[in-house]
Amino acid sequence: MDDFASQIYSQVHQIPYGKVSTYGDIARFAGYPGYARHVGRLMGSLPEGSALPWHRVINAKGEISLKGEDLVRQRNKLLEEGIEVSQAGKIRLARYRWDGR
DNA sequence: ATTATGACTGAAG
DNA sequence: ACTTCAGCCATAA
Repeated sequence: MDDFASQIYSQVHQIPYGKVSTYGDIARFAGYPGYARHVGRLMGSLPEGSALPWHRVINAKGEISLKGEDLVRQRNKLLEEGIEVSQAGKIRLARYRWDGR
């Protein structure tokens, strides 16, 4: 596994239960600013039963980037953690920040 | 080498 | 709040 992947995984793993973070923030705080798209690429190529909380990663607009059935799966995962998500996929009040912007 | 394509982003209108 | 658009960067064709 290359350095990039391990750094990203480690960062995603730090998102607390019941909270969410964004592709951009994760890339940034993992030491790879500008690699938001690659974070998404990694999440997409994750093994089936991965222990990584990939579902807690959303886009900067505060919504789920997946579509159709995939969106529904991620939405359900978040709902199970008590996070409010509209049917369209918008998350309310659960953003996690490493800094505090 | 060139083009197209993404689980992306931020600024602008 | 919504749409367009220019940056972004590895991968695949």
